[in-house]
Amino acid sequence: MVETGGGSEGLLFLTDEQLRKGIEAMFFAYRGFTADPDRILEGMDYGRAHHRAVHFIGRAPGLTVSSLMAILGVTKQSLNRVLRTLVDDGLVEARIGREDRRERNLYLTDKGSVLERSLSDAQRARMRAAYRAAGPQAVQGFRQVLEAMMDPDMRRAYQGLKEAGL
Amino acid sequence: MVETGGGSEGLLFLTDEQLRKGIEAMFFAYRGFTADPDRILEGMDYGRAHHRAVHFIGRAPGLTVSSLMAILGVTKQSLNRVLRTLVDDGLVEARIGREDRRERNLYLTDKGSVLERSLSDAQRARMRAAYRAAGPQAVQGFRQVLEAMMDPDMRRAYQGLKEAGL
DNA sequence: CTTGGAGTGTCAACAAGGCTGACGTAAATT
DNA sequence: AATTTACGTCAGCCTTGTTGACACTCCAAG
Repeated sequence: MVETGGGSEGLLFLTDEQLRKGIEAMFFAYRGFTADPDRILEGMDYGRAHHRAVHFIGRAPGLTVSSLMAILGVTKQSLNRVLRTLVDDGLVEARIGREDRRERNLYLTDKGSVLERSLSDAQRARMRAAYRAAGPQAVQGFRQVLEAMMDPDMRRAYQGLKEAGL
Repeated sequence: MVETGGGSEGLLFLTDEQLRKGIEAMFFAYRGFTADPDRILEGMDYGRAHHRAVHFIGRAPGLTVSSLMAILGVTKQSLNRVLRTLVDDGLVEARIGREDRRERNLYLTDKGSVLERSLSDAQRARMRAAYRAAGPQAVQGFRQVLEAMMDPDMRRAYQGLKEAGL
């Protein structure tokens, strides 16, 4: 039984140094994570904000503006600016809600799906390479830690997307 | 022997759906990751950019402006705006290099260390909670996947920080 | 039926933090 | 002596976030 200093139960992985490495890993990895879509978007009139909107609309077709606001964690005005350009450019369609006609249900048009695809393909390719390099065991751990790191609200959104479809 | 569709060797974890979950996990987790320092910084005149600078200066005291530029992946002008306020406010000291007097070596002052500490403590607390919840095995996987996700340049910077102290 | 409130769109103004381009200066290198 | 490197800085621009205010539609409750 190997015990280590620090007054705890051998939790080597909880040293400040380990935690700091984790923090830096998040920082550098997130840069890689967004790099490919950013490259695709530069030159087009769009940015990362458009990517996020397109991603979640593609993911949960028919979701409402306020749901999307909550998921993205931005204000109505900020989201609306992005959404307007996407609608004007014919990438996103905002249909009046059938049950509650105040709501707008958001859908990708064919053109929007094409963009979503290309962004998604690039991002998945990197993710796939990372997963493949690290192996299934590591991937499971990766997901566990990330999930534990989320704010409760975001965790619900995350899990909600995986189950329901909203 | 269970084989799955897609022509590969049972790599369930590489389905598009799995990859997509990974993408969303990164997105939501990164929000949590930055949430606590952001809260501390709001109200002060500082933002996330200042946090990053202070973090890496605290991490590798004496590093040069151009090293920091490379690590953060921003331009000289952008970094300088942040750095100037930190120096003016007495959080960071920029000493003329001893060997090459063109260089500026960056250090945290006592005041700067205090801020660094409080930001770091908040962020580590969340990381620690996530690590603890997920367990050592998961943490190892987490780090493996993140490292594999980085751009090669960033991976070098990441590993360089862990060894040398750059 | 009227009224309150929710969901949405929009205008204006502003701030943080990226970017490019250009120029200056000091110090090292050739 | 000339060039290159490291850094600072001015000016201007873009994206994407923020508040505040106001209008409109429409559901729901009194």
